[in-house]
Amino acid sequence: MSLESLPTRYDPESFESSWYERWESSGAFSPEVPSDRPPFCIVIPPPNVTGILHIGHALQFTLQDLVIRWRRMQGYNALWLPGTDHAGIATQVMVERQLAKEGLSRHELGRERFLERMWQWKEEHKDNISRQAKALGSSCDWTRERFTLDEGLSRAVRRAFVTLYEEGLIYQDRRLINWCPRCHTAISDLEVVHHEHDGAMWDFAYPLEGGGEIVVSTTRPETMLGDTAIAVHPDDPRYTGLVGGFAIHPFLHRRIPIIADADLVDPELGTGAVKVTPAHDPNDFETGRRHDLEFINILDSEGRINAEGGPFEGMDRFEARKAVLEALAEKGLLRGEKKHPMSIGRCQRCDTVVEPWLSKQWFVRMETLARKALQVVRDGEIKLVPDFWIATYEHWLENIQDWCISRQLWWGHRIPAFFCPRGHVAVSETPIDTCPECGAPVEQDPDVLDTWFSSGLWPFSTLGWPDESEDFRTFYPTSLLITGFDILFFWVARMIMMGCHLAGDIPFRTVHLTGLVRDAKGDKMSKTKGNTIDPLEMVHTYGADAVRFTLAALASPGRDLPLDVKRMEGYRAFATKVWNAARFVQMKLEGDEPALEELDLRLLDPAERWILSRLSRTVREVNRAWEELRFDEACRLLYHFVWHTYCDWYLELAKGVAGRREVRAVLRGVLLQALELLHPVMPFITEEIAAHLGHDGMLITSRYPEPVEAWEDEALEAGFTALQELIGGLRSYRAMVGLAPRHPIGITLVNVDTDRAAFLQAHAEQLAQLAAVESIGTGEPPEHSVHELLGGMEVALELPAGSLGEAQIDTIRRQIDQLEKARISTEKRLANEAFLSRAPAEVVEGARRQLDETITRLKRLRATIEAVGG
RNA sequence: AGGCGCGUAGCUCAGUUGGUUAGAGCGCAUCCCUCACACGGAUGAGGUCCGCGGUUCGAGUCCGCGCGCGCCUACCA
Repeated sequence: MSLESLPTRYDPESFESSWYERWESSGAFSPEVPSDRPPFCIVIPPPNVTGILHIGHALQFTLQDLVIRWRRMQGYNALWLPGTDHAGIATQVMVERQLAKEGLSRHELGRERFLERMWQWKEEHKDNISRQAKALGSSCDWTRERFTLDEGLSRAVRRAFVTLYEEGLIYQDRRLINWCPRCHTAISDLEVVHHEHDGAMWDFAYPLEGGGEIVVSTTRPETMLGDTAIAVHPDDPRYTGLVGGFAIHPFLHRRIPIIADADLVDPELGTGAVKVTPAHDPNDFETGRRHDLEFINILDSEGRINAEGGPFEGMDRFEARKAVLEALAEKGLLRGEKKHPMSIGRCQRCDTVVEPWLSKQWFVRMETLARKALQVVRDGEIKLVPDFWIATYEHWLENIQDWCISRQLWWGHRIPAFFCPRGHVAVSETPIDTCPECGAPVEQDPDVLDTWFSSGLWPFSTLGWPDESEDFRTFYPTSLLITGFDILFFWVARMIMMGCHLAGDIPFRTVHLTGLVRDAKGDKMSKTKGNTIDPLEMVHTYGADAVRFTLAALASPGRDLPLDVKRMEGYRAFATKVWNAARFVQMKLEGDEPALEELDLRLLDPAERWILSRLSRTVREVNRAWEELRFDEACRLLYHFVWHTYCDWYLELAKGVAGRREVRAVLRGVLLQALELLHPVMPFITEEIAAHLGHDGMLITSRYPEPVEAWEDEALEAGFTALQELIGGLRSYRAMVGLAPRHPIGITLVNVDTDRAAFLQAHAEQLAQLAAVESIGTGEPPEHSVHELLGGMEVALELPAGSLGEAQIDTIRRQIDQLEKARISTEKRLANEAFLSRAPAEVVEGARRQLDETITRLKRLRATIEAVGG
């Protein structure tokens, strides 16, 4: 067997894309349907179809790919289903901006032509995301790629809407909604972002009909144009005579009733009298309903004062605020102004201040949906990871409001509701022309649905629902969802509600909520701050494997990820390390190495059996870590095994004996398993190396390693730990006394357990190689030797006399101080009657042993100073 | 205002059911270009585990209070 040798330099760009093509064209990304193998399915959180990949996506893609590759290698019938979202407002805003540059508005263009532009834009950008996903190595099944506006998914949306409508869970109502005057659409409560803001509160007086005045406070003076009542507390003695009377509007001259309302008014606050604007404030809206007040809408869709505002008509709402205050002052009605910190709601998409606005919209009734969604999480049917999110999830669902789902946009799923001139409403999955009730011609509702409505169906609509498709039967409920905690309500909760209600089962069994990727200083990344990190640039500079490993290693549960490119450099160094180790192994191979399973353990030397034992334990722990979604831990384990166990120790131990066939087989076999273990995180480099080592088939379809109990040998590992500690101790000792690393030294093991001593003596060659030990004896130590406790063993070292300088003696003295402290604390513990009687026997025994060791060690250190010091 | 999370080495973070001399990576210092690797090797320095109190033979770990930071939810005119 002659294999092409690995290039000297690790150059990820030279092989990454070709591996991706090989995987994809081999069909490895597609599951078998039907299949006898257990299913494992992840649906991707669909990115904006015209968006570009940011580092947060890179994190989620990495973790999803990692789990999918691992499960696929474990033999699951794995499907990672990719796709994109039409992202209603966000995308429409982009195209509208583009139009604005041409001096056009969507209204000038008309709905049909505007939508053509939208689709054109979508076509131009739709490959961005998939291209970037591929660069990261994402093993999605592209043959199943979906887009929320595809025919199939649109059908699912219509079915969902009609079903919910027929069940009375979707209804139309005229009420206060959040209106964005810039986007010209209603938005849901979740799409309003609240920020603290230095506002002000003004007091002004309403003249009373029979003379006198009543003073009210407000943070929004312009809304007084829509006031239709003044409310006081029924028990407030200051106002008892006034209830039932009227005030006169100073600008509009209408009579305003004074009412008593215990729910709205807190007599302790301000003057205890409140202006009521039912059409522009949620609390006042409720009050208006309770008291059957007039609802006067004073704003148009642009946020300007309409004809109801009399002299203020045509003014923008903020202009009107100033003008109203000035006019009040002019009339001598303004009574005061004070600072008032308040939170103000803005549109998530465009940052415009949102207006509570009266309009007719479609809503989803949340009560029953939420109850079920709560239950499946409480019962553990759906697991949230980390589980502290359960409390947040519950709190939100318990206080949930009905969801406004209609949007006055064009880019999206048109609401399948039809109106006839007589006021009948018909809802239908297929287009209709005439009213089913009266036969009159109908018009379809011009509005579209909230994007999250279709996203809420994603886990089943992508699998073919409402059809009982093979994919749906095979993969629903899906296995795992990995997404950011920031869309727990927007998306996760809604999928759970919709899935349970419409698809007949939970949408996924486990939800892993990732943290936010931040910059090296822990600041949030943002384009305006200019601290964003472009994942593709990272892939280009460090290689996709290093990027993936970094993100996975940083992904501690429930924490944000402070991303420092230093970290990425470190993991590229790790990739280079793997590469170089492989080059070394490859150089030693002769082509006749049997697989690990074919080796007779009894014919192997301890070093080989040791690395196999370490490997098996690592395999066990890595599998457990993946199982628990502890990506950080798995990465740590892999890093440590490959670098600090395999490279630092095993390769060094094997160097002298690598000519032997068994040793070569172990060198190769362990490396191959390490590559398999690493493959889910570092798919490219592992494939490249494995191919050069003559691995049979691609890693992507190989079997993921499983622990081999027969390889595990605790006693042997203890022996190696002793050997390592002896070598480390000797090196450390040399450094301390200033003895050159290669200066030969003789050692004698004093009072060391016979088996252990024999084991160490059997490794004389390795001791010579790694610690320049020229002789290793047992029994009586030679005269003038220095005694040390290395690896828990008493070792006599033959050192040149007088080799300790002041600095070295200082070091020893510091160690003595430290040990003295330990000795005193242990003695104290052992003198404590309560400790002896209550602590478990093995703990007490451990303390005794420790004390003995400490005392011996102290003795040796002092002897050392005597023997070789000064 | 309520809820949640965090506070461990210079930096970023681990730390399993409480077990006693608290770990990793990076950074730093000293030495070494030893025939896989200087994106490397060897060795080392560095911590009152935010503070106070409690439970316990024993607390980074459990409980209470406080301080600081972050996030989420909320219609305080």
